[in-house]
Amino acid sequence: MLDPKFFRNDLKQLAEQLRARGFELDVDAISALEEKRKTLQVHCESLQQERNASAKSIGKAKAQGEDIAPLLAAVESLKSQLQDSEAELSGLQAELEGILARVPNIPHESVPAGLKEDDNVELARVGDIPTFDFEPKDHVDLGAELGMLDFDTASKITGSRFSVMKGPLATLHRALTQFMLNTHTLEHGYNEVYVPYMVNRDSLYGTGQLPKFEEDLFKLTDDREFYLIPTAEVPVTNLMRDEIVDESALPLRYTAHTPCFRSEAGSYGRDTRGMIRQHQFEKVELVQLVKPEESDTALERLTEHAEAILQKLGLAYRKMILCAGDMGFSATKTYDLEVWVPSQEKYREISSCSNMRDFQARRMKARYRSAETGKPALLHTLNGSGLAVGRTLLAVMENYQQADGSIVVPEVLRPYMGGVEVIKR
RNA sequence: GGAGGGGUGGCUGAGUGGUCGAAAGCGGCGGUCUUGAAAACCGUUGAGUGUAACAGCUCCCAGGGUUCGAAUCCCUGCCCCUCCGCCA
Repeated sequence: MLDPKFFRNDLKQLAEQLRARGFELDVDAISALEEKRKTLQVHCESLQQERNASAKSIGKAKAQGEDIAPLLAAVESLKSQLQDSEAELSGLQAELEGILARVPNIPHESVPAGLKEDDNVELARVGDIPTFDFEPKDHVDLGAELGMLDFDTASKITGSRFSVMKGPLATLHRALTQFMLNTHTLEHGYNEVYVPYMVNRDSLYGTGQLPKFEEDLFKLTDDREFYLIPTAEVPVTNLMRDEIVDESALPLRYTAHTPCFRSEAGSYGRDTRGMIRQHQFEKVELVQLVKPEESDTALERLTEHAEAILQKLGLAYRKMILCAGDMGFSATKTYDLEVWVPSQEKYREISSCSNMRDFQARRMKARYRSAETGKPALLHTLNGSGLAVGRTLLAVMENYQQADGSIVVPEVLRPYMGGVEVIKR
């Protein structure tokens, strides 16, 4: 949620900024509603004032044993008038709120212009792309030949876009998770948390998945209306919903390993082969809650923390900055990390690191108490994948494959693999 | 699953249908004292909206209702606690 003041004062300028990301703000509708809201609210409040004053004087008169009948008669019509105005006002506010809750965040001034993926800008390439003296296979074939990765059985058990892993490959998958968590907690100063995998609507509203992106989510059908989390960002950032933390506790850095569930409703034909795009995948998430003046540098650090994983694993990657139009709803600025995938001869997204500034914090009333002023102020929230485990597994398999179809276990993972150095049949 | 008790400011916790945005304590902030600190004492201290600043308005879990007037009474929901049963 953007600062409501933007909608009252600089509506034209705001519309300009949002157009940069391909969002058309309905300036006329909003300003008309806003105008109505203002006059109605003033009217409503003066009626309330009248009611409060007369109720008070009736109370006084009664306490002194006076006859209150004439006073009651005088306020007779007030009640229904007030009820009508309040009903109209709350209807109007709901309408306005419905519009504003669907307005995305404003791009940071350092974000490149553009509306499509092609307009994203490459900032750096890190690591050497591996060369093979044989035709490298993709992870689907590698996994199938090892007898450790099976999509057909998964679709029997559940349906398409799920996977079954077995034996050392399942262990490698777990090893990656442990390695990531240990790196972030022991070397990068994150606090590990365990959180629910189902959340309520308020939490999803807080991080911005609702009300606009319901179709991307798996919703439970019983009367509690819980949703499966699409990312740990939701439960972890919501740790601070409706909280006021002391400034001295900042910055807060959390990491969590969770499964993520996405319906992928809008991407039926894309990446149907393999582990790139699944309904269920594991991710180690990084979340930071910081003072406003620190969020720009916090995004740089957080992105480095994600990069460190790729570097330690010896995977080649590139760092992209997303153009205004390719960013997520809540983000002001996003770096994507893309890992080299040999079978596709392409870099593919493996991490997305964003600064939301106060956009989510305002929705969820996540605040800190300033030591200087003693007043509560909105936090800035950031998050990033550190990393998507399924995609990392795929990258390790393909980049570390050998001519005989075996897979060398990266040095840093061996302690988590009981010393196994090569995964083979 | 059964029975009961609760949700009040940053925290703990009082609150009679009317001068209650709300006692008290803790914590925070300012001060006195002190070389400095602690202790003690004095003062101050909810969030939002609005205003040039006041005023005004909203908020005592959420949503409805009763009433001239609701933190207080009624209904529904959510959450927490205690006891019994069941259970990994």
